[in-house]
Amino acid sequence: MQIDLDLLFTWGAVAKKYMKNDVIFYEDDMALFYYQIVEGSVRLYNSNDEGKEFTQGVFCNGNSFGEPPLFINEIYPTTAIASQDSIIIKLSKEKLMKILEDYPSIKLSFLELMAKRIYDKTVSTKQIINQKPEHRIKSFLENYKKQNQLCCTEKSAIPYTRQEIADFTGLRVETVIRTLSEMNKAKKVSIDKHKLYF
Amino acid sequence: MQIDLDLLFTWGAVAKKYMKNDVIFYEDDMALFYYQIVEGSVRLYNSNDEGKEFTQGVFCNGNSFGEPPLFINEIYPTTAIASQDSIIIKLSKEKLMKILEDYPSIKLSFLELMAKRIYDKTVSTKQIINQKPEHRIKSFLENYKKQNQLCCTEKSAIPYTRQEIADFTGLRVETVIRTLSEMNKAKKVSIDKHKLYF
DNA sequence: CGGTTCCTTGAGGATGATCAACGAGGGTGG
DNA sequence: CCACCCTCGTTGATCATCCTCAAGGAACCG
Repeated sequence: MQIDLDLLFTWGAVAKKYMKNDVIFYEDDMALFYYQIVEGSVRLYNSNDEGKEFTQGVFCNGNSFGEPPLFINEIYPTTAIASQDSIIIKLSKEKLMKILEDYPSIKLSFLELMAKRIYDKTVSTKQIINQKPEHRIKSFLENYKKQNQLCCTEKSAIPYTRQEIADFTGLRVETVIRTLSEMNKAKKVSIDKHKLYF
Repeated sequence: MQIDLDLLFTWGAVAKKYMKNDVIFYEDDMALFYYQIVEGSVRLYNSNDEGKEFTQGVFCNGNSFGEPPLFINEIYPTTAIASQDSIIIKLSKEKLMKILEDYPSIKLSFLELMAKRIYDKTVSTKQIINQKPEHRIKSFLENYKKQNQLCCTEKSAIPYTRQEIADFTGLRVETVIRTLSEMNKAKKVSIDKHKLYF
């Protein structure tokens, strides 16, 4: 959870509904608003010349997203789309800055949040760079469970398609599928009726 | 430049000398200190099982490094070594936090710094993932010039060995060399007596 | 059912990694 | 000044791996 909703509304924030696949901002847009998810989820991604996508992050209930460029007056390095129907609160950059000035504890939370994001990015870069597909996929799955605070000892269903896993790991669908089959044989994951469990 | 030196010393910071290749902290160490470079430079990197290294960042004069884990009570995701003989200021985490409380403007600078780092990491992940060697190297070179505020229209010497470029880009030395030769032929870089200009 | 999305498999090819060997340059000490 | 060493750069051959392309099957939903 980020900023208190009442506080946000007091400062003039508005909630907006986005349908699945609606774009919230485009890569290279100037960052002008603070966004916080009330309901639903948002995916930040890049796509390269050949249309291949790479998912930089997924955010849901209560999370804010796309804040870093706000603080440094930059354009967005990724595109944000709603990955489900979502309700998202929008507040202008100027007002967010005023809130931060008025509430030092919020400023500190943001600092911690940014620190956490850097930490996570450092770790995930470490995993992705120069590692084998199985390693990348395993990191992705572990990370998913950690983020959702699921018990690590018990298997749970992974709510992502093979293509989505490919976009997260920078691999191709077929590679993900083949790697997952091997991991299944080696009992590192289980697959039941094409559904993936880890 | 980060925190004022006088202020740091007032709060009990100490300056320490590190020789080239001295380790400042190891991956998985608990983060207990704030580090700020007075002179020299520091490289943060990971190495995988086969000893291949990936450089996550290089910091020099006046920069601080390794802060994110401090704010979230985490272990270091990278190892830090002095890439030249360096003088580095060290301050305990607790005292840093006190400084942040006392000086809201410093807290804000940190927030901006963290935001900048995330932004840079997002951009560099975008470049590295699923891109051709030439693309990765070009991004690295452009990034180097930008960071050092060098004129982008004029060629300047790149102070990195082929191996260092490989560690930054996650490629192998030989691949870097072959790609650079091609880029040289295509006049995208110039090479004179093995020295690289961009 | 019919359509859509997702999953799966196989064959073939491109590309970066690996291994091995050698060349170039720069610094040091005799 | 030269011989040596050490680091860095370079090249070629071969290999492993992931990507690409093409095709078809399974699951789900109206």
